[in-house]
Amino acid sequence: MDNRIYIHIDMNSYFASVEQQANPFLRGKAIAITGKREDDQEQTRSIVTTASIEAKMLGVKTAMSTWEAKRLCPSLILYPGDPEKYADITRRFNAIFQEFTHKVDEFSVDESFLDVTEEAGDYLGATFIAQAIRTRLKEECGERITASIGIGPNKLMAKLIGESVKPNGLTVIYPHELLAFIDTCKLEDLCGIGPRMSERLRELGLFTFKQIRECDLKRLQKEFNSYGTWLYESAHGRENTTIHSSVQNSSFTSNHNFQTYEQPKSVGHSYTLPHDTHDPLEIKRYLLTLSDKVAWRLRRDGLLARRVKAFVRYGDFSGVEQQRLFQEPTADGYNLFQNAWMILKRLYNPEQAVRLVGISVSELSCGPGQSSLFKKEQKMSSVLSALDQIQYRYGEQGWTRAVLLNTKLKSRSSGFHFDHEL
DNA sequence: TCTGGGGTCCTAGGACCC
DNA sequence: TCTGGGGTCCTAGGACCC
Repeated sequence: MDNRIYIHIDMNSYFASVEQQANPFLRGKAIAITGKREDDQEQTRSIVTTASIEAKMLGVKTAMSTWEAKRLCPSLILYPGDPEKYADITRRFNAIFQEFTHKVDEFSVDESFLDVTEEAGDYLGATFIAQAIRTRLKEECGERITASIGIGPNKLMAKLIGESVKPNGLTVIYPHELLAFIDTCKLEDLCGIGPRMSERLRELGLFTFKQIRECDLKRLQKEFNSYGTWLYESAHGRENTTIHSSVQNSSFTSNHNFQTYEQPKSVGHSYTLPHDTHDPLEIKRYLLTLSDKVAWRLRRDGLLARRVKAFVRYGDFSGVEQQRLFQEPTADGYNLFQNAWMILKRLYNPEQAVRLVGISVSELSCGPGQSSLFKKEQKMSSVLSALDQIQYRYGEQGWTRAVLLNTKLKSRSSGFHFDHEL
């Protein structure tokens, strides 16, 4: 555990760089990758997921609304993202990392941690590895896809170090330099301190890591519970999670540690409507589409869900949500939909215009199959697996429920009285 | 026609039981 | 008749991440 060496690799303007690599027309231009919205070609109700370096120089930032980004930079090219393409390239660069160490932890689609303690021997060796990774990335993925790399004694610090030199930097901080380095960082630079927390810290008169180090640990614990301990340790540059396997995913979360997990804990989809609506039928139609998407992912990954949560967000951005348990775990989209709608129709206020609809399932278990004891369910299960085959072959547009094709058609042809019964 | 979509985990308060 | 307190489970909401 002691004296380990970690490399954090963060791809620069990842989605934008991928598109610029693929399309020479986009190179050197201010572009912003947005959420993919088939029904909204103008991307009006979207945000910037990634800005190219050129766009960043003009002030375009991640999470800015496309509306605001366009206002700031009228020549900005809005480009709908392609998550599957990015995931594919992510797989490629993680395969490159595996050439250097088997202890690779995919933190997100564009960030990974590598434990190179054994392979590198010391920090100089780790620097050589980082440079070699750079070269391999360029060979495999093209010269426009670049990374910021930080090298330090644990994952949290490696990330902080890497982020200090964006874009496209390579920085090593030796253990004896660590505290001096930390003291050059702002509190909100640390992964785990967001806007709310930095505000609370400021209110307590804590503006720097040095002040947190000098603060009484008991006081921090009293104020923040276990988060206080985490703050104190972080301010000392300490964090002690490890990377075990060759295929690890981690998340840095508010339990103040890197947690590893093999299987998702929840699967959900939500959708911002092209226009706010008061029409329950419209809400139901989106809810059914989302339910089918969630169910498809469950079946694809061999999972069943025992809990479903449905939620809406209103035009004023307030929202409501509620969850319920199933008697039997399920991966059936219509079953998910029925339960989600049962929640929503009781929960949401029809007086308020709805902006977003969402569904999420949790308490996942490995399935499916054993729970389908009844003939009716077995029949439905074979229908679903036939539909899944279509979807595997033709993608998401492979099949659609009749009820979603044509409003006039639906109540008669569907046989389940979509617009009346529920 | 301002503010996406995918996640993780923690916490506080209510219900319920002994 | 009056009404404690501890433990556990559930759940809505919030904070954080990319």
